[in-house]
Amino acid sequence: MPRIIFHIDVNSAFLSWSAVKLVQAGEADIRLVPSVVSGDPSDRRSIITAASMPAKKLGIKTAQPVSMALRICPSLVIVRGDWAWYKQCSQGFIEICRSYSPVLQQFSIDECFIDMTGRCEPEAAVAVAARLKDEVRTRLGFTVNVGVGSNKLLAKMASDFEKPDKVHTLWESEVQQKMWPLGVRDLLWVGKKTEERLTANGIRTIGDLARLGQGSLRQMVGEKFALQLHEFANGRDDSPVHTESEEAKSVSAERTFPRDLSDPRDIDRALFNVACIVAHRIRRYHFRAATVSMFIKYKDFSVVQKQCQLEQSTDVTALILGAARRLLAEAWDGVTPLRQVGLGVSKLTHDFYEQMSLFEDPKMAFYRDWDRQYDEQRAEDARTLAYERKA
DNA sequence: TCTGGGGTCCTAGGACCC
DNA sequence: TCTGGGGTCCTAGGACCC
Repeated sequence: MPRIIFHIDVNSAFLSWSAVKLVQAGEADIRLVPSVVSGDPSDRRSIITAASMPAKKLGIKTAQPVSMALRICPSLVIVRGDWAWYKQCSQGFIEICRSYSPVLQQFSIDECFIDMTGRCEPEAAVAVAARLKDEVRTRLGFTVNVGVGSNKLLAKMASDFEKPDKVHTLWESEVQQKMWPLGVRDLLWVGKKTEERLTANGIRTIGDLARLGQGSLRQMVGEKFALQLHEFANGRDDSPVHTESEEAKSVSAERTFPRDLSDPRDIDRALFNVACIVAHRIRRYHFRAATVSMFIKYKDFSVVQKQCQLEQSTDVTALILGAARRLLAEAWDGVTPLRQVGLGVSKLTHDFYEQMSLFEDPKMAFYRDWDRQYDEQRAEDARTLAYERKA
């Protein structure tokens, strides 16, 4: 039986979702004017998280600095992101998709795959996809693109064709006509660097890539990636729609300063803050971590990362922070200004076996108590926020 | 114009063990 | 005294995704 996969992608997700909220409050629809979602616009380091179609037509793009977008369009409407609302919108969208097929893989907050194999005939797939798209628009007030194909890659590529509020197909029989003329950069997993490497070798379109022998491709991008690219360029992908959500393998947090900082006290304060966030997050999901990594970014964007193994897995803020401080001392001269500091943990387990030492540090009880109070405060903050929203 | 924040996977070299 | 080959783990860095 031929597979039928849908990829559903919310058009300019964060911007659409903010627009829905404003429209519900009786305000103008920001989707109809040049507008963006961003962080604090007064912070010169803020970048754009999502842009409306009219903004995109002016050349404003995601990940662009807000200051640059304002220069392009001084009347640009800027709204702040609202994560709690976005999560609500995402859930509503996923629920509708799931009602079409329970074989659903959430790919990100605003994208998912569903496996429609056996749930509709290939001839009916476009009509079913259009119904799904219209149902989301009618019930939730925002638009999506649906890509229909015989595997996940083709469905994802198809959903990226003309936007918004469209259904496109990309069956295997259409690969040559619809996919091969596209530039290599349009292929999934081909980013800036890979594009540069390929075009330097005269490979410009996905078709060029598909016809290329694997031997020469291997020399350009390495063995594993060459194999993958060759399959993708030919429209082949047999990966299943994963219904199980995978557990996180790492958790990290980072802070970019409004201006570069070189005072060790400032850097340590930031490290403390991100350690609190990371440790809190792993405790919430009942993880412990065996590896701690610390990274710093200089003003030229170069990054230095250091990691170390802990003697024992932990979720205690003070122990994670302690390791990060040692790594920072090794990595940083204490003088050169830093743009950003970050902290991550990995080698996560749910293994709560704990080796009780007869000589356990008496400070441990204090550390745990501190963490417990921190977690309670965070939970309280969340409840207050939820209450204020309802009011 | 001057570039956020949170993830995943791959590669390559070195250490260490058998 | 000098030599091998394989496996695993760790580290650092890079590329990509949304």
